[in-house]
Amino acid sequence: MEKAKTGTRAAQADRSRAAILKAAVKVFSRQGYAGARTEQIASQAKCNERMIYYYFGSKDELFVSVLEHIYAQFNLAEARQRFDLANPQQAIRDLVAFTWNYYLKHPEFITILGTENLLQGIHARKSRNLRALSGTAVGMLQPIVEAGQAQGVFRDDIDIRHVYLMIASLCYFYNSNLHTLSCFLDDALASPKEKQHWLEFISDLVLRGLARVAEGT
Amino acid sequence: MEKAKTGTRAAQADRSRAAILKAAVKVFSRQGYAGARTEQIASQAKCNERMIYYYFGSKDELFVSVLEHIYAQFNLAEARQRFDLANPQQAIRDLVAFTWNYYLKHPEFITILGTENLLQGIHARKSRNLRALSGTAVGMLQPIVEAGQAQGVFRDDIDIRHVYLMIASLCYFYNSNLHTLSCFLDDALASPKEKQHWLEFISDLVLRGLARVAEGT
Amino acid sequence: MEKAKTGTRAAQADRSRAAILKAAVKVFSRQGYAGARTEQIASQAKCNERMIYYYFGSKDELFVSVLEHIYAQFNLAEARQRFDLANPQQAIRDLVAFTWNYYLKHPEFITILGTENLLQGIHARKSRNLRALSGTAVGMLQPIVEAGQAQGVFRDDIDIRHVYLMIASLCYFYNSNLHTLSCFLDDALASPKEKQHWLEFISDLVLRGLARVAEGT
Amino acid sequence: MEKAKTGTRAAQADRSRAAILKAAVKVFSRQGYAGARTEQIASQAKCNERMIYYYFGSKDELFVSVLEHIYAQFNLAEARQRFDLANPQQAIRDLVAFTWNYYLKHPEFITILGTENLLQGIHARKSRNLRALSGTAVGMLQPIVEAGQAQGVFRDDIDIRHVYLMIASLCYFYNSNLHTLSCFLDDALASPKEKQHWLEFISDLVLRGLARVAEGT
DNA sequence: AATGAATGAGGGTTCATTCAT
DNA sequence: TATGAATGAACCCTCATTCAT
Repeated sequence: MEKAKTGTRAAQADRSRAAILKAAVKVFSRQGYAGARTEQIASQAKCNERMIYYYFGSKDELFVSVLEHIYAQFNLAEARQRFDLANPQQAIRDLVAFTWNYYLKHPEFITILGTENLLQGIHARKSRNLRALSGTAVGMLQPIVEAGQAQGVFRDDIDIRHVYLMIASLCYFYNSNLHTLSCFLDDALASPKEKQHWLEFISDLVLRGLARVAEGT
Repeated sequence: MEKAKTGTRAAQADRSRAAILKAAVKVFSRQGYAGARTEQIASQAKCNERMIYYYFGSKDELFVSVLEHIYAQFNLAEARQRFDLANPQQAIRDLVAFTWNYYLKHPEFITILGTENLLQGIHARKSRNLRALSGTAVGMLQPIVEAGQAQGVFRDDIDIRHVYLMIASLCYFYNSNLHTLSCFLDDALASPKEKQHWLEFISDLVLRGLARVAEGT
Repeated sequence: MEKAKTGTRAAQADRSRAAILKAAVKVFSRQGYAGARTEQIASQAKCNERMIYYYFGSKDELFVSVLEHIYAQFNLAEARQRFDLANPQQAIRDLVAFTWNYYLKHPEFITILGTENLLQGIHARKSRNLRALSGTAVGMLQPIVEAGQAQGVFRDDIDIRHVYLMIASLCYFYNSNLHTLSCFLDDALASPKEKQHWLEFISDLVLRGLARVAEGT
Repeated sequence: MEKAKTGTRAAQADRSRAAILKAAVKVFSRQGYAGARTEQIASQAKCNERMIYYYFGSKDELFVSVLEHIYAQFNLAEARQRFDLANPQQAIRDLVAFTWNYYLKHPEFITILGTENLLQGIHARKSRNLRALSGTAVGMLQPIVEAGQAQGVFRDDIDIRHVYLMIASLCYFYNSNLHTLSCFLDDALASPKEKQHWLEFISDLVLRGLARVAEGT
């Protein structure tokens, strides 16, 4: 038995730490890094502001933990997926759908990543775990693409990173930039129906991108 | 004659205003909205902090002006483009290349948009000009797509907004998320060579997406 | 006319700055560096706490200004003294009395110096003016000692710095350590009478130290 | 047997207490009272911060213990000295040398005393032991001075406290104010050679001060 | 048109200390 | 004996903004 029982002081400590982390995800997500207030994080975590420094050291280090956390959560969700390698095209559809839906249900993933990129990745660079945590993304893709190539339905001349980027771009941008897009495309963009259409469009698009022979080019 | 002479007091005022705007673009772009300091903007504009309030009213309103400014700049650049409607496929390639290169050369466009989206579009909504300013994007696309459809090389069952989103996504995400992507894909992503490869890949992809018949789906 | 009139905004600014400095001397003197509170300084100066940073930049830099100030004040007082070189022994008595009385009437001089020395001179080292400001001390002494030597009443084999240190030590320590001394010597040490006795003792002592022939050694 | 064996729990407690005291001397000495951090003291004592409160009650009471400790240490060292009453002048030289060297080797004695005096002796007043602990100082001096007077080499009209103060002043000030003195006298003041010169100068000076007949006054 | 002086609210962070085991 | 968790007060400092000229 490594973990102590629920009533333990140590367990309570874990709960406090987790509460802060959860609150931090929410607040950083909504307010950005500079806009986030440690006081707000503390009050949402129902703990003393001091505890943030007790457990995480500083706002900066807290953000690093937040980054690691959202990647870990994404990995967990991804690891639960099973893709049917016997049908690579369907597997790709499933992967696109998974990615799209994850972004849809986890807007904080988008906003935290956006925040970190605006800060030019300073926190990501500080994290030792992050590279390991985020490494799986391409890993899940690889067997699918290779299966498709083996079956002769996917192109051989393709960079796996391009496949990853293609999917990520098409899923991410729609969500990350919805607010400015709504301003001059269509407010309807935010509606479930429009989102469904977009998912269908990009699923098809990704497969076109992977298809062995591409006409009309 | 609309503009007064260079030596005029009014001209000096224009110059001050422009200097503040330029500095604001730079600072907001690097630090985000909450992270940007009015003092820094003033010092970069080589003017008194008070002038920001004199010309723009508040930090908030200054940001609105910045938003309008970067869209206006983008429109100006776009309006200078000429796309050959006789060859719709080449026109699409040119449009993708233009978009990609604009993002590449104007990172502030990406970061300001990112900032505004993290703020959930509150400034965009305040601007009266913005809708007008940003409306052109799809406008330039429409004739090209229609020309391709008329020539029978582009699909008929396509939503023009999807075409726009597809291009924007593929050009934007690579640049906006370069920092976190570098963390687990490849540092090389930032190299000119990799960027060129990506441009080729997405040009081809967009055409595949528009192609009348898509095999292997 | 270099200085503007009393009513000017600039004059008011000077007054604010001076008020802060004066309050800082008092508070640093009583509480030490770490113990001093910027809020207390501001409230004693009847100004907004922010003004400290406006005029001095930081607590640290404020302390440097305080150091420079107390030295400048001491110099001013010293410069007003006239020592009769025709009677070097009386001149020495006068100098000792002046030093002693200055310390007595300006306890902040003692405490600020004590504070700075506990901090190992970090602020003194930062000041560009300080060396210049404090240089006079030995300067006033030199002509007196030389006059005494010329008259044959003072020793020739003497280091001027030793004379300075001797006087300073004997005047300073009694005041700087009065609190702990009272604890085991005599509470009466703080009485004017005892102080007068000490002044007489050290005046005599300094002259013995300077005397050409010292018997009984 | 008063002390328990080394392995005992009580012995361990003594060691913890001593470690904290030692660390406290160091930290208070370097940072002053307000500047000293209980955390730093604990970490230097390699114990939990809580232990400070367990053994000493509060930061304040810890400082009182520190005061008592350094006086006790000084007394211990002083008690080890043997002064030759047959030669009072040499005895005085020895006493001056002992005092000077003690200050030189125990800078914390100077800084702690300085700190306490800046705090206006609030802790000293709280201590019950302190008066007893510090009373010896004059006690060692008395027999020497009386021996000198009996031999007719020392003045009869002298206040023993003045002798004490004279010696303490001349030994203390040089060390306590070295940092600011270096700023405008000479950096060389800190060199062993200069210190040796000063010791010679003040030894001679003290004897001049005690000498029965003083010419040139 | 432009600016130096001033401000109040609140920023992240640190402090000595206590609780509970 | 010893310690990890928790706290509230306050610390230095910075912010966007306004006043007064």
